[in-house]
Amino acid sequence: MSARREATRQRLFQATLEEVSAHGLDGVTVDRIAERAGLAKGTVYYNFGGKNELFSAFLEWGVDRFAAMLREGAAGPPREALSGLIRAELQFIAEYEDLARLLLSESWRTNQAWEATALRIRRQAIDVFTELLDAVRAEGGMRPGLDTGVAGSALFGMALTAALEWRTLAPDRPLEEVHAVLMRLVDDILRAERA
Amino acid sequence: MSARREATRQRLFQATLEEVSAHGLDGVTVDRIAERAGLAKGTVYYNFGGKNELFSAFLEWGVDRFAAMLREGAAGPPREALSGLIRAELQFIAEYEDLARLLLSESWRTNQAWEATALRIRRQAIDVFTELLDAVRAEGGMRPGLDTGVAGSALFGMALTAALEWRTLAPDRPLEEVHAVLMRLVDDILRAERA
Amino acid sequence: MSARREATRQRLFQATLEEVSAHGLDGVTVDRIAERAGLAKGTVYYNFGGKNELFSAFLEWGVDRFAAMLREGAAGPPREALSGLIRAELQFIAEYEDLARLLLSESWRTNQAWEATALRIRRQAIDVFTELLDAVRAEGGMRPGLDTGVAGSALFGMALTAALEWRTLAPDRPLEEVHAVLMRLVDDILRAERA
Amino acid sequence: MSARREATRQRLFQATLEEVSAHGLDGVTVDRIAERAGLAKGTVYYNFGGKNELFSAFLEWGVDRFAAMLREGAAGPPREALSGLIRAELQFIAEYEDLARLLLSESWRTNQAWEATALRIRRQAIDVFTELLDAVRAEGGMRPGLDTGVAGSALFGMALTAALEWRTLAPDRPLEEVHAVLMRLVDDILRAERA
DNA sequence: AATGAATGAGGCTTCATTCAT
DNA sequence: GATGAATGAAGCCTCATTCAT
Repeated sequence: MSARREATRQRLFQATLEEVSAHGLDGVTVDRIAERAGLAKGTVYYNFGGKNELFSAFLEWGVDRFAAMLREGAAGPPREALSGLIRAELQFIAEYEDLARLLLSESWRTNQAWEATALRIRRQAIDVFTELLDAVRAEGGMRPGLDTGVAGSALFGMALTAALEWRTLAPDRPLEEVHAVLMRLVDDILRAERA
Repeated sequence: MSARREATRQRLFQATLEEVSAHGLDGVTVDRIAERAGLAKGTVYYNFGGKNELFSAFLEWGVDRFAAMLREGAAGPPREALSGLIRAELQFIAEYEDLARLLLSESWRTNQAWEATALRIRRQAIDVFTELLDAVRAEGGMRPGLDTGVAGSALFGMALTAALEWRTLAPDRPLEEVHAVLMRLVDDILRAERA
Repeated sequence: MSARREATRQRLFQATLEEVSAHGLDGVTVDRIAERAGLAKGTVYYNFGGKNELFSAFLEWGVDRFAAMLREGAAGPPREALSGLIRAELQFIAEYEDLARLLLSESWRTNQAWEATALRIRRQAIDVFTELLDAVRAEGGMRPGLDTGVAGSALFGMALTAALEWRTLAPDRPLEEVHAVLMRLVDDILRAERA
Repeated sequence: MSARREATRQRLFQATLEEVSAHGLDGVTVDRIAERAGLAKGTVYYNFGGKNELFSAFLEWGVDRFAAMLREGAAGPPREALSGLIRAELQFIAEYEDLARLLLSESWRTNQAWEATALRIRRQAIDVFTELLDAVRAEGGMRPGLDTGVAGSALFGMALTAALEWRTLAPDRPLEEVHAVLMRLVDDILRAERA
């Protein structure tokens, strides 16, 4: 992969992101992406082979950003890590709202073309929650028998849905307020489990 | 509205559901819907005026099914109502998986055309959770200061995400197992709040 | 099939013929055909489903013209029928030179898409020769052992190749002169076989 | 012309032949030819200047093979030469069926681009027949007045069409059987002319 | 109330060609 | 001599919509 080619791919990813944000998923056309990237339409086909392949690669690119942000947030001992993780999830959704909506919307659709990518989105995100819950259990802070797989997806979805509601209904509200509500619920759970 | 016309509309809704399930959202064309319904394409336009209008009406039709199922499940005193509500959410997703994916996927997209419907989906579902939490608070089972709006969407998303993961990764697992995990978390919260 | 639809198909066939004649096979585009027919591009797709299907149907339409002309010419007792048949072949090639070149060129290409049609072209034409040779044999005018299948295709190809050379190199030469040369060869064969 | 360059050209001819055989004329793209030849696409342009030029040179290359095979077969006194010539024609078509179909199909199309080449194909082949018929006449074995130009193209087309039918319908049949049928017709003509 | 033939804007894709390296 | 990334004109095809019947 030549450096020139790699630069071209990055420009196309960025242009795709901007198009999705500006015109929504339905407004994404190869024509517009190429134009925004300042490239010829054929270049998309030369580099990715087709619209689906471009989109699939773009989603992976987006997932990697998402996953990197989550991993960065989830540092420290379990309880702090959970707090940081949820804050990172809220931050990502606030900063990259369009990308987030796209990733999450696609991750639940039934779509053969991007199935692998969709699965990857969920795994990247949910597994971090599950692993933290396992760490809590390993520390002895949890009654036996909890299915941390289900609980991990539950906590992920909890923050996700609250975040999207926040962006839709009260985007001016400070992130920390939403974070506080979610952490109160999480702390409730941790406390009850420890008891 | 004549009975004949109403019957035609029902056939189109059913055909739309089947098309969405069979070919995904991208595979939904007026042609295919009409063919599956055994009607001419013009009939769709005669009855709905356009594809967006058909789709919007169809989504409402789906939301009403969803909302009816949730309301039916959320009966009894708050804790039992929460349990029933979550079970109903799991049941709906299990029984009408394709419709559920569609509703939820659309409800988070940014799409001018069906915005009102999307909002309605969330309100129908999330408000039931919020109202139940308010009822718990009114009974004195909750420490002060919880934003039940955020918490309601959190609980809704918790069950939702766990349900979709369940259908995707382990569809043969009994519903009650997933329900038990979720209720353990909910009970943890209720207990910690009461304490 | 409504009368309107049938009329549309005829217009498209005629336009295709004119396009092939005017711009060659490579100049045939759906756009141009539709424009020449005075129809919208989509109409081609509504009526035929695609370019290949249109072309395949068009070739059949052309073959039917060719076959009708050959059958009409091949009347009377065997020797006169052979003469009439060869004259008809020359006439068709002279009158519909572009269509003839197309039919014959395509009939020998290896092309999956129109294979059935290509076979049909050859059968329609060659079988008439073979049947006439069989009739000669039945009349006792032939020594035993001739494979009339091979001989039929040989006579067909004899007239065909001579005709195309005629059109290419000496289009002003009267048809009857070419016909006379070919009939001299055919008569040579018939005489030698009778002897 | 350096040896390296000549080797490159040969590889491109061979790759073109393989592509035509494998994917048909419509499947021939510069991309695929270059890939099959193990060369970069730009190399085609460096060596030939364009696709048409490559193709034209390729056809000449093919014609030369065809002509060499025919000339080699047409040896000896006229009647034996005719027999050898027809056998050589059958052999070429049997051995290089795809190339033969391509050459013949193209030779009858109306195509400005390769017109010179197409003409050359026919001349190379048909003239050998015409010259042999002239030789027969010179030996006194022919009644006066036969147009050996038309008759030559007739004999060429006779063998050609029979050969392609043979390859299509009964490829397992021995070449000599087809050759025998054709020679019976040719001998019929020679005998009748001598008589 | 329903039909279905026709439409045409809009999208995706192919591929011969160019050119800087 | 050869390369391969980039180009963009040109084609094919889809599909929501219209309208005469």
